[in-house]
Amino acid sequence: MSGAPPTQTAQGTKGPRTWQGVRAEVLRRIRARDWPPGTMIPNEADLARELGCARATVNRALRDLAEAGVLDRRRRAGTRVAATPVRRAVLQIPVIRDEIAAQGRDHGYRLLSRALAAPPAATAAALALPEGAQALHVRALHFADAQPFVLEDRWIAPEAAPGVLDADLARISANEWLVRHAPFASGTLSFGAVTADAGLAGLLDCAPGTALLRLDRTTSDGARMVTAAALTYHAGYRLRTTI
Amino acid sequence: MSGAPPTQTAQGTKGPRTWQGVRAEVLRRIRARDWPPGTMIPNEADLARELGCARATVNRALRDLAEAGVLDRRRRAGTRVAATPVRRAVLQIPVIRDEIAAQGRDHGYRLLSRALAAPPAATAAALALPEGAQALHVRALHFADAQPFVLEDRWIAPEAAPGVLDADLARISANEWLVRHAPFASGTLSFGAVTADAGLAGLLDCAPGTALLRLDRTTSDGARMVTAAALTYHAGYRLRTTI
DNA sequence: AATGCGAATATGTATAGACATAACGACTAT
DNA sequence: ATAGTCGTTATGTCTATACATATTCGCATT
Repeated sequence: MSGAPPTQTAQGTKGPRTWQGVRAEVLRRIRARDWPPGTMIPNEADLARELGCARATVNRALRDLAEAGVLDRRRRAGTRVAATPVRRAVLQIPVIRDEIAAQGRDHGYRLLSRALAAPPAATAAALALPEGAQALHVRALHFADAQPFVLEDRWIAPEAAPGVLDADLARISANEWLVRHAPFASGTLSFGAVTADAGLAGLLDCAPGTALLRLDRTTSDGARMVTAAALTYHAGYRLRTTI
Repeated sequence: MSGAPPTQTAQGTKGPRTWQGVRAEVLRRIRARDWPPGTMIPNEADLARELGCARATVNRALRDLAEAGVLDRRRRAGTRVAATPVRRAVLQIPVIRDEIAAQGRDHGYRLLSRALAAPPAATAAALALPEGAQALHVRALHFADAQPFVLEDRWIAPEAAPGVLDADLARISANEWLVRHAPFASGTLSFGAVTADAGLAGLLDCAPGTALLRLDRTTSDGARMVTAAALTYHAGYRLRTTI
């Protein structure tokens, strides 16, 4: 339910004086419609008194539920059950090699092309590059047990990733190099579907016209844009998560 | 950076004695490669002493970074910078009506079919229905400003959603009815791409063969499976998030 | 060497108390 | 009426302290 699976335990297994217990009790009341959507719930101090625990414990529980989108909290205004429950699902975005290894399959990798070039306008804008500036363009294919898994098409701003021009991207994927050398960047992510043209179909070993999942990602190190990548997955690939 | 946008503030704007300040400082050291991936970082007590704050404050900051996938924490073993950074992206899954309204467009809705029937084997399994049991099958189309937005194809287990058989699903979408009457359920979510066949193309107003994003969702109220839904979005739809 | 056990240790969590901060609402001055 | 002020209130956060719990490590025993 929360955005933090690591702290998640089976609901109700914890005593009521733990924050997980308080969370379970509040969630129970919401699901039992004691507190229907839109309702104001008692304030932290009252709940703490009622449940026989400290206010900080109630705060921890309610904060967790608010992060999950179950509650709306505002200072002074109090806490209410979300009327329009925008649920939050946490996607795990692993390094491609790790994702494949986690399935118990062998990761293979082939660099298709590597060149300095002026990116298309949309990419240049995404990387905040000046007019006519060049960037490193890398195309590579990742394999799982010799089957094509995902096509990586990436532009990298060289000044924002010092050393990348000297990296041996035939041996280590740009995905992995960046993770090691510019870790923990922030950015945007978007999903869509694309139709395989002849080129894509050949690379990903599917029929032309097949629908493929595509993930576009931009990455910034907090100050500068580092890279913009398009990942096109093999036919049938599904991205899974729990809510 | 973290999985909890609500608690997010501009990094570095908070003083160093707040948990956000501690988080910013730790993140700075990681990005500056003072603490490269895999490194053990000082324990909470030492960090608290160094930064001049209480251990609880450091704990709050490090817990947040662990939830974001930046740190790995284990009791007794200590805290280390994640070697293989599995980043967590938070997807916001709004009610369809709200998603369209948030774009400033008008939400339209048309019920295509509604019938009690025995679901296909895969769906029956997903809903944990006994052999041959019937479920409510609803197909409906959502519009944004009269343009087809998403096709909702849903099976609902009637015993798990009391009252649904009497609901006027021509007026209120099953999506919304469920949100109101069985709120805050948990479940699974998966994304994929599908090719528009003639039927889909007609409904979603695109050419046959177009690649479409599809979201499959199962929902449980904690005890029983309530519904399994497939949402097929219009051509060009993109699901966006930040990381 | 392998095994089992207990001590040490880092994180996880609960608590009481305090102050910070945002925002609602009433009251006041224009 | 309207705008500004200020007290009240609920959440947000920090602190110090204590105890819980999971692991790891070293030591002793087999």
